[in-house]
Amino acid sequence: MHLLTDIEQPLVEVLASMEIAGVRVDVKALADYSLKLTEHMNELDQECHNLAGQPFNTASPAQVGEILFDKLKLDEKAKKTKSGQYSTTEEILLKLQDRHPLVGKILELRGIRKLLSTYVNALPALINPTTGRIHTTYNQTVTATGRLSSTNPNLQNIPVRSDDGKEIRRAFIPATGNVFFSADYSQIELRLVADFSHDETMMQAFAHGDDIHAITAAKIYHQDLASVTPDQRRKAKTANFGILYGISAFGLAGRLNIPRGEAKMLIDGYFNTFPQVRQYIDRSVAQAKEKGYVTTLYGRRRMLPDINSRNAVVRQFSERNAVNAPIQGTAADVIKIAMIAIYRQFKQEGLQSRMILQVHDELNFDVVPGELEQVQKIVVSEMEKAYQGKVKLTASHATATNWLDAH
DNA sequence: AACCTCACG
DNA sequence: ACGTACGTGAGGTTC
Repeated sequence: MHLLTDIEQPLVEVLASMEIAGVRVDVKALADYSLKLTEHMNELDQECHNLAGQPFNTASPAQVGEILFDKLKLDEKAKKTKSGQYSTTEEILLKLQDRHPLVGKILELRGIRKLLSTYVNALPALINPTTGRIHTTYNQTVTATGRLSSTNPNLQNIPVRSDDGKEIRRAFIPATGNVFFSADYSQIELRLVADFSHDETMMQAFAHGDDIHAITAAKIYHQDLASVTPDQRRKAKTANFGILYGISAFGLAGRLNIPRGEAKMLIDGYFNTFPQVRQYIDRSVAQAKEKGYVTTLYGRRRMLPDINSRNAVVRQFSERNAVNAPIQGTAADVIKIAMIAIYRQFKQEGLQSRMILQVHDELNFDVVPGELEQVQKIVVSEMEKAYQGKVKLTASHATATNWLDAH
């Protein structure tokens, strides 16, 4: 069993080596994409002014709110933020999309502006002129759970979900002549829940190597796996994530956009299916209330001073933290153990390939082609060896010419 | 510097 | 009756 000190101290050197190695980006591709996106953004900006019947700053949430709610009256009881202005988040705008063509344009514009300002235009400026690469800083002492964070730039939130976002991730490339290798844990947090709770049903699902969200749906809805609909699977998947975050019927209902009653039935069905998961969650909260903190498998503590607060809102927030922190934190510990083992093994075998990026459950490498087989073997086996519980961890991997396609 | 919004796991 | 998913970092607006 590892001690926390066997992780944190050696990791300092590992992180330093990753920062020094850095990552290469295709500047030409980003520059071309910047031109294209900027043109599109300017068109959208003009269209927004036309649709609003007046010029306004589309980048100002306050002005967007005034146009949508004061001028166009799209929602009589529009939600306000705590500072008193209209809230215009993506979630709210999506629900108003059918009421006026301006709403969709604002959403489209915001998406493009975000990618341009935060990534496409910002990243080239952070290329080190000496190395020609981007060198992030990994912080080991920032998060409450034991995760790393990444700053200047943050390389743990590079876009991947939208089509435009994918183009940005595609611009992350290996050194000339090298290949990009990526490996990530499959469902690490849910697997830890299965192991911590010893829930028979969940452990079996993972042992069988099945689609965990589909299995969950089949059990909750009492159906055959084959007859699970995409919508049932989606709901089960959201419920699974909810468990990791300390679920509530209200929160789940909001996420799924379903009535609270249905959310409650979903949760009841979930805990009927996985009874030991509920017991595990209860144990986490009980431990927090008794000791004032919770711990990861390796002893990392999260202090929870508000766990016995008389203020229900404050207390329940702590209770969700009590559930989430051991799960998220143990996953963080596990990948750190793997990173140290991989670093040492690379060194021992004299490899020139480099570990360059960590994104919570994923590791990325700039690999000399002749070393690919060795790298693959070391990375996957050390990631899977890093945690030896009843439920095994698995790591999937891929090799490509860029970060996007290495998934 | 606070606030809002949104990118990721 | 209350307000509710967990963890981050960064850019733009506003004051």
